[in-house]
Amino acid sequence: MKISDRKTEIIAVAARLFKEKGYSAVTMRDIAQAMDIKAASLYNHIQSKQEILVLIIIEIAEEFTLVMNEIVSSNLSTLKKIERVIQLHITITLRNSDALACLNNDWMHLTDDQLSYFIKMREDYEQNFRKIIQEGIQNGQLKKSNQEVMVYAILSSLRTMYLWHSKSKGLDEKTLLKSITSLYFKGLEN
Amino acid sequence: MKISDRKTEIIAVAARLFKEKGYSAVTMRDIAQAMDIKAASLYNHIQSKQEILVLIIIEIAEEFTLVMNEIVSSNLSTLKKIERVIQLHITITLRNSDALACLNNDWMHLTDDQLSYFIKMREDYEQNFRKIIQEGIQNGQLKKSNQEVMVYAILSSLRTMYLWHSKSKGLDEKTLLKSITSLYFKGLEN
DNA sequence: CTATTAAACTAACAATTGTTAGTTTTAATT
DNA sequence: AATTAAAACTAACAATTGTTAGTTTAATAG
Repeated sequence: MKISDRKTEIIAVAARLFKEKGYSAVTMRDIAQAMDIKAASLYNHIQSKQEILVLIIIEIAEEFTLVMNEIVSSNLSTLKKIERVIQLHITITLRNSDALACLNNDWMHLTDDQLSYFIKMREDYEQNFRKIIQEGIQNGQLKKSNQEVMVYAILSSLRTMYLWHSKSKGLDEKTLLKSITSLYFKGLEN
Repeated sequence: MKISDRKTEIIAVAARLFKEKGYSAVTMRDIAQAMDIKAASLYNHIQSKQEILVLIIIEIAEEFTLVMNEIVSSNLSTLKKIERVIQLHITITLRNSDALACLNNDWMHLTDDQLSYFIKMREDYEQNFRKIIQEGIQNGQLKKSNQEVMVYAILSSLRTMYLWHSKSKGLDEKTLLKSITSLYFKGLEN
């Protein structure tokens, strides 16, 4: 079932507004005004405010899940796997930072099935990343430092890239990947 | 002017709720219920919902500003300065993670003077951290990698520590500091 | 005991919320 | 030109929002 152009437009506009003020602070009238129509007209295209949130978040969450599964079950080296995870975050951040911001800040406003579905995906994602780090420590490719700190310090940094990637100019996809991998792998110190 | 115990309590309860659902999604009735009183009773202690937000955010923002200024104008080595910044984030995260979450997610719901005051502090804070990194690159203590990536990758990771520090057990203040500094300074790679 | 103050209460307000019903306009197809 | 379908509109709804006014209870001080 193809999603109509107008619906896609609504989702994009909503994501942008949600990024700025958060899901709860954005009203249907806000979204409508940003599209130069009345709030009631939105309901010709979408079922509810909730549906917009779901469509924004779940699609991206599923993409993360899919690619992460591929990376984990590949036979790349640990460092290459981590580089692929970084690449994944960069790609999605550059393509759809609004939706990513929404996923990060508003996932708790999902309800029922969708909420537990999302939480499950997020837990699996973290568990997969933990597995990569763990393997790396065991096979000697990574330092024997605190595993959880490695996992979360890096993940939280990747997850909030949407907050700053556009602030510094001249940061194309390749430069970003090189700089970040260098930082995580070799650190700041000279 | 001393803040009454009851007012402090309201602020603490509100911060916890704001952390869970965000400022906009939490109602005065939610806060009241969490304190086993009625919403109207809150107004014996606070002036408005906005005031609660301001009190939560500004105090912490000022503390960050204050300590960061001390660090920048000290004559410590670059690495020691960075370690102090990490220490600062750890201290505040452990002491008041609710307020920190609120600062991170709900600062945009500040208004007028307070909003610009906050933004100014945040910009100064980033500029100060940037200065530390810059110095370090110039005096050879840090690698000559992309400065902005260093600044924001580390800052964003420190800022979201409240999301995970409690998840992994046995992470006391000292272990946390050692693990994080090791990760940022020397990286993952063995 | 009395007076005073702090802090709770009930009841209600005006504004805003997501959403629906019914209608008109616009665009596309026959 | 007539018909149909898509997408906008107006008007309104019930619920919820932050907040106020006025009142009662609980605690404290003289």
